[in-house]
Amino acid sequence: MKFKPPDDTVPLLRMTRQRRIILEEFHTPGRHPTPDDVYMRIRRKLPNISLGTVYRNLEILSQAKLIKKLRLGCRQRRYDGGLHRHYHVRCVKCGKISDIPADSFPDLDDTAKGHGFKILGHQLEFEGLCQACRKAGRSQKGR
Amino acid sequence: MKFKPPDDTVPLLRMTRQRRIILEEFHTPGRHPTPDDVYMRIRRKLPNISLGTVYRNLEILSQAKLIKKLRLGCRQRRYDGGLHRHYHVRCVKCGKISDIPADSFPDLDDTAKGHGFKILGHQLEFEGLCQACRKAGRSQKGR
DNA sequence: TTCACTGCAAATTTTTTGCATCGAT
DNA sequence: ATCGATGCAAAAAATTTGCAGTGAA
Repeated sequence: MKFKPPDDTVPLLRMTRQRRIILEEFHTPGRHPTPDDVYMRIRRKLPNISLGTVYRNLEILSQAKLIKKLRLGCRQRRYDGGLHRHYHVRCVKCGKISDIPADSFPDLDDTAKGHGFKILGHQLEFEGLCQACRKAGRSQKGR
Repeated sequence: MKFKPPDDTVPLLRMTRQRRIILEEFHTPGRHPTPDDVYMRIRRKLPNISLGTVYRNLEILSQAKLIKKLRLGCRQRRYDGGLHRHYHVRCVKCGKISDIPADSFPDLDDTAKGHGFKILGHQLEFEGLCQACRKAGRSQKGR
């Protein structure tokens, strides 16, 4: 219910062990983990890390443009380590998220000009059915 | 942490007083209220309505395609009564959301084909600075 | 008359935060 | 030595749900 203003006075970042290991999670391409996903995975390496630390670091890393915050059709927030311009498709059945390269798309920011806003960027998410769920649907129909 | 499967066995809808008044909120164009926004506004007309009822109805109305569920960069879920194809810009400073007509954009669903998904639709949100926040920023820089 | 819908309240889920201590620089 | 970062735990925010009673068709 409250609105948290983004503070522009970002202090210097320290590369702690926790922060480094969280960031390493994003070196594997094609993943779009939730904060909880990240928490669960890094607990192997850092058994005592707290979920709050994960949340704080993901926010800081995304402000530092090292990862990208996504807020799409799914329930939880997600983060993306992909550096290249790309979009996402989410399967409406199983929730699977895949990347779609943005090469074949025109410059959407440019197309959006002229409506009173200075355009800074955009997020585009497609909804659809993945191959697996499409197959499952077909076999059900044919029963 | 759980994943709620969408149920396809939707029963008949009854147009209750509550549901009708919630739906009326979406006849005013250009609004993108959160569930709480809707709750606050309709309490004038329905002082005893519960927030749970609002949540349930917004979900049902969006499944019935009478309104559209948005999940964008902002913290809370939002719903949109706009019938025409359009996108959104959100001001990164103040959170204001405006519509952008989709006429000048190409068929994005078509462009997204060929990556293993059957594309059903998409959501596109731009981020930017609204006129008011742009002015405020300029006067600050020049201080 | 039926059964989808409601209000209520509690439960869950997701995210944020205060604080004493720790550790990167 | 400084002060940003951490772990812990509690709080806040957002959403969902069980249930007994209500009302639309």
